[in-house]
Amino acid sequence: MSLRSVPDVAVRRLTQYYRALCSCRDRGIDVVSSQALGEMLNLTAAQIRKDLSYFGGFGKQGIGYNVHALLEQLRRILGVDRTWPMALVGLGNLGHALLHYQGFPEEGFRIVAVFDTDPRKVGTTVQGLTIHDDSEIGEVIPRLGIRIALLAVPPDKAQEVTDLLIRAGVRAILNYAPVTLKVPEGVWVRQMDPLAALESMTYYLVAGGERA
Amino acid sequence: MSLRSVPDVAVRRLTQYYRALCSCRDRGIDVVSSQALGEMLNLTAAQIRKDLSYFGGFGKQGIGYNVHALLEQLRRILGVDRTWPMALVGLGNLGHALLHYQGFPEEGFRIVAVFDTDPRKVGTTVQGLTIHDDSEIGEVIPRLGIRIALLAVPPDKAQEVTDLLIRAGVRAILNYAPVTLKVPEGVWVRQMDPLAALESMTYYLVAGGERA
DNA sequence: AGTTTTCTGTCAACTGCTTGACAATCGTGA
DNA sequence: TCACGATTGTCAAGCAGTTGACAGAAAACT
Repeated sequence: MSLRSVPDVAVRRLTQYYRALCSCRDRGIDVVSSQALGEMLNLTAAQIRKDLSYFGGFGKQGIGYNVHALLEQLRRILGVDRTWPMALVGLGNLGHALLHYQGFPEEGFRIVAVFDTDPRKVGTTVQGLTIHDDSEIGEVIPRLGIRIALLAVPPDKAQEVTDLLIRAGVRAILNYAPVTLKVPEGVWVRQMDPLAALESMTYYLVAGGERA
Repeated sequence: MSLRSVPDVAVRRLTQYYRALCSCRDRGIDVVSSQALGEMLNLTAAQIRKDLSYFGGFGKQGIGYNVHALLEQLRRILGVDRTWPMALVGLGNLGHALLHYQGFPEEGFRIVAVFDTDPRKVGTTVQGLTIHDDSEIGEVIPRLGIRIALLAVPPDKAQEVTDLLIRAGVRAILNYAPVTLKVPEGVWVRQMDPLAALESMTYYLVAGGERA
């Protein structure tokens, strides 16, 4: 079903389609065309039909896509039709914000283990979770069957923690550290770097009038 | 100098080069080859040379790139050789975390105006900044010459606030709301959506062994 | 029942990014 | 001073993703 050869950009767009369809559902829309979806997301209709066709023919000619049915399919394809236990490593400002972020549990992502190295924090409790030392990663992660980690540690610790996580069974890392992680085949990393995002925009602001 | 025709992917990689070079500088490295940079960032050497060549020949044949000189150039190109005043809209959990994020001021991004709609917050002070009501966007933003905004409002308010920001002169938006914003030509948006990032990884976790 | 309209799925053309290859250049050491 | 090893900048080829176009199918309308 989900062969390789689906370009990664298409997979990322799938998440956009998922959001847009949720919005349609909440507004009571039952059927939506690729055209309409495209207008919501600033994409061409052809793009959307192509992306969806990687996974099967979900639409009806002359009609469009059934919002409810397509949502089901996307939930299955993206794997959001289940609960994902996650580990959070690093309990600084950012770590705390992530721990309290409502969006994660709402979509089935649950932080079930928290790690930090600060001896003043280790052993104490946040949100009902005992804070573990990083050295316990190797024991706790496999025990809880965790395959996803949120990485919110200082840049200089990021690679070392990553190695521990991967050895413990983690296969997907949401990396908030401004560092390019080295990971083996089969491990997925997404970078969440607000500064990189800002700097890629200031480039255009400096370029100024020259438009794009 | 910075013509269009530079692909956006290349601009985004420029921010990676900038980080990698900072790291080189901090480790006392004076000269670096495209090969070495590529190994740090998991990119091909040809890719890096091509990207840099969009902006001029910064390297020396047989030698490589002078770390200090290239950093200067990148700072200029990316526009991080100055201070950028920013507006923060939305003071929830996330907004507070952004307000306290050290990384922004360290790289010259300074939050100089804060907006929210909660009447209990408006008029009070955080981090030495008076919280304004969203309705004051049109007055405050032009007065402070702000061209960058951090958007941390609920999804249903995002577009409406965006329209206000743009009318006030904002040209770059770091959007934390899981919503595709409609913006005119010449306005730049970067999406910061941890759920989208997670879901684009769970796709591969579900696909399972099939690798990529 | 037939005609028109709408909209999907897919093919092929197109566009744009990435990569390999190589001449040109620089420093080093004989 | 000359040869050698290293490394850039760039060209052209290759690859991948996007887009336009159209046949086929479904409903709506007449």
